[in-house]
Amino acid sequence: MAGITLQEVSRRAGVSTATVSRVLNNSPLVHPDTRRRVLRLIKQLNYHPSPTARALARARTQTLAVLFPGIASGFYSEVLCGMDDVASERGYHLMIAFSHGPQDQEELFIRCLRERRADALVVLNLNPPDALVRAATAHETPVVFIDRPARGRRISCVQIDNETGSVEAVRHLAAHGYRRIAVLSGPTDSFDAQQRLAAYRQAMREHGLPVTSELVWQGAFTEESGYAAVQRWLKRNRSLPDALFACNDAMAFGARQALQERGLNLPMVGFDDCETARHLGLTTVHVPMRQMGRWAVELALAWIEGAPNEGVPDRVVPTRLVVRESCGCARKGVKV
Amino acid sequence: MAGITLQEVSRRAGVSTATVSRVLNNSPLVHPDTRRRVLRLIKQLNYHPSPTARALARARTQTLAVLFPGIASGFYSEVLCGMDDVASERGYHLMIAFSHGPQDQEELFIRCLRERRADALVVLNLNPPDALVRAATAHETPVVFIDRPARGRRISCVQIDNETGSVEAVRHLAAHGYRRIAVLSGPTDSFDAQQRLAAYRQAMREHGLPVTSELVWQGAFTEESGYAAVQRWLKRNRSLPDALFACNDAMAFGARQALQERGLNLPMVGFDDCETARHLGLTTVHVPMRQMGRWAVELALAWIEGAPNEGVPDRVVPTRLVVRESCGCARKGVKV
DNA sequence: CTGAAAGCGCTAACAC
DNA sequence: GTGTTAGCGCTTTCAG
Repeated sequence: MAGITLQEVSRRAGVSTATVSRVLNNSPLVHPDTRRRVLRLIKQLNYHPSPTARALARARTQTLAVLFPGIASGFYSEVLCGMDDVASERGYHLMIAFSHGPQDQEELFIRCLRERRADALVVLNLNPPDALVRAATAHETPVVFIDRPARGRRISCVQIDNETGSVEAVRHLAAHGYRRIAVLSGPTDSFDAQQRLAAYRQAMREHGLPVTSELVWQGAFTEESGYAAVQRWLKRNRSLPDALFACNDAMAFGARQALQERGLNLPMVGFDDCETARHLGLTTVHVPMRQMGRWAVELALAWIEGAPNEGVPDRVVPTRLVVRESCGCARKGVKV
Repeated sequence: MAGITLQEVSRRAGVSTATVSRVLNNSPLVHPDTRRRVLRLIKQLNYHPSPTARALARARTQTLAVLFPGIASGFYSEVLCGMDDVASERGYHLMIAFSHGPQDQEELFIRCLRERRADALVVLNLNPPDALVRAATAHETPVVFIDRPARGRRISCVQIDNETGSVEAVRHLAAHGYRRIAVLSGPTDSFDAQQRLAAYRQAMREHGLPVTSELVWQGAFTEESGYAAVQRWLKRNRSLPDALFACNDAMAFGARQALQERGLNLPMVGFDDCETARHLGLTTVHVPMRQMGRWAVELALAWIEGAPNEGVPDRVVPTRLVVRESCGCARKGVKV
């Protein structure tokens, strides 16, 4: 079972290695009879070309590298599944790497580009400084960013339609008659967080609702930060706002927990629609994560296989509100 | 920035490629002065060896392949993180593949073994027929199974201590005074499911509690199956059992949902301790998933780098009960 | 300690 | 259509 090679096949078939290679690569420059003969032998010997040798000879690994922030989350596994959907279908393999801390992230990024172990790089939710993004342009390897705008030679991105989702969320709460709608925002260096906050502001304005600074709670996309934000508020104010728009589900869970511990309740809507959201009945903005993964890989492949100078357009995945109980609706599925 | 090679370095350094290679590989057979000179040049030229070329020459890819069932789940991302912990530390890369359907799984498995794209294979939660496992032995590539017993030449596994966790779960419920404790079992072809069920039976016996056949509900480790099991029961019986041991969290969620929809409630404990369990306050058996990932990779590396004929012992990750509200305890954290 | 040379297994000009 | 011949970039005997 150990290592039958192309050369071996060619010898036994009485043809040159070039011919076998041609057969392998479906070159039209092979006589049907020859092809048949070679193919038979290949099957008979159970020969399979060595990916490693191919990679060296073709300077193509048929591999995509995916960079993750170092945290486990169901979110990422969804995205990953989406990536695999199209990668496997197109004959590509997925290599993954987690960044261990923010400085490691930079090194990892550079290393992936230089090693050429992968034909393209998909960067998820990391936020490399702009300088780094520019540095990428110097390399051959195309890069696709998820959750971060970026554009350039061999660079594109897939982003979330943060605006539509946020606007829908606020509209929904407003339709309930809530007027003092607080927002639990994300870290200021996150593009998603920025966009969601901006959309919240605009939506509030459009509904003629006031946005005082005390209604804007700073969070960090973590459960703890949501918990802490509510605690801070409760320490300073007696009355809760009418409702809460949490810029992601994790923070909504934290906020919910903090409220619950004091027997309080607050209509709220989240963002992401992670698995737990469904279980907890959290009304939230659905983000099609699988789709993000799929598109990211499609963009990457477009760069790899596309005509050298053809640009690859960015993509924006749609969002939509999923109404559950947490927003003050009486029952699951009630649409306002 | 494009492609400076070892040869280039050797030319500029005025030494042979062999010497540069020796320096790269920390061979002691290099004169300190030579080494210094070469190293300086390497740094200066920003040279980095090509992993692809190395792989071909050394017949080692420094890559581990991980096979997943085709479903996204927070569970897997935890395991993956654990794998990455040790893989990255030891200079290995992770390549992942999802099986799309059970037949694809077999093909994928074989392909991974034959392609030698990875130095070892970690198989998670798939259940390849025994014949396939034996087939693996024919290949050079070591295989580590997670959640499935297996042993042989270049084969080992990491499993869950299903017994301890299950016994603790039942004991806990029994300590509450519950006597009719039902079990929501997993699919019969799952080793974990078998062991958890067996442990339940034994624990019940030891507590002098009856296990009538009606107390054993068949499930499939899915939320839906948990939901369905409760529905079946409610259709046939008027009174609920005293408590429920669900052989995994997902089924517990399904069961909970079905009960909740009729305004019912049932003390229950699950198994896995997934993220949602914490949010829902589900008492459950904790499985250290990250640890499983770490150990799996350690075993794989042991096979790869270990002495050729040294066996690699299997591993069993410990489990422990995490008490939350769902088991009828008054408050979070109350230990019985 | 160092170098020459033969691969690793496949691809791709280039000639016939 | 097919074979010849260089590589791809690195490792590794084998001499010296």
